[in-house]
Amino acid sequence: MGVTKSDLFSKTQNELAAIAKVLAHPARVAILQYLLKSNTCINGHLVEELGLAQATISQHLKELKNSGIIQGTIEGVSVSYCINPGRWEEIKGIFNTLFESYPTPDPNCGPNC
Amino acid sequence: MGVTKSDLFSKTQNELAAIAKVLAHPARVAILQYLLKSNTCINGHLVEELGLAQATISQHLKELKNSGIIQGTIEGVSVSYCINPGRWEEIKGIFNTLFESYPTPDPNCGPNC
DNA sequence: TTATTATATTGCAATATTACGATTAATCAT
DNA sequence: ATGATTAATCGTAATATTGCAATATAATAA
Repeated sequence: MGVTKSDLFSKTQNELAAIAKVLAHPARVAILQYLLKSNTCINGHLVEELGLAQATISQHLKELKNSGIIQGTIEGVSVSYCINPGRWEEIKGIFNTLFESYPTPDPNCGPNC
Repeated sequence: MGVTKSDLFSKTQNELAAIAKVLAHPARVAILQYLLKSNTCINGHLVEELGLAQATISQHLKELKNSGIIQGTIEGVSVSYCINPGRWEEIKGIFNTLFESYPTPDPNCGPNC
């Protein structure tokens, strides 16, 4: 079918999957990494930087914005995007919760550990 | 088009996006959470637990296995799946690297911080 | 061997995603 | 107002994903 049966899953599971989906495209990862380095960016810079069409970048920015990871403010004729610190921490926490719920293997531990 | 231009992006970016894509479905998140709780599971249990068809669960397990996050061993007539500890740490590290590269806001800091 | 049980694979329909050209909207400079 | 610049939206084509019934495969039991 191509439609996810989200009613079968918990809110947390759907939320985590939704955030992961936003990160599930290299262009959006690239945009975030660019933002992490440069603090801000505008659509036009990303078009040059990434080599995708203007409309495509705009679409990816929209998805990042919808998820709350980034925010944009009108800066004259262009729009300046930056990371949303609060949401960033939130998402970091969501992933941490998942990854921390599995015990890190202790290399000093014997076979009975 | 519907095809991702992966040649435009770095190996790291494509890798992170690929892992995120595996986590980008609530059924796969649910399977991982089930494994985190129970240590092992078999297809049949998940079919009951999640309410998806056997073929569908099998497909999700295949994707998780392909990404290396889980591994399956034949246990008589069924297959016992568990988390791959090494790969888990690896993936945890990849996400941590991303999330740690943005400074956590310090609440003790004034407006000029 | 023949059932039985459990999982994987195949084939297909429905839906989602990706990418981009064309158009629209909004701001600024003249 | 007019033109230039930038970004968002629309429409569309190509491809990917999701879900399941049906079938195939593999291991064990009788």
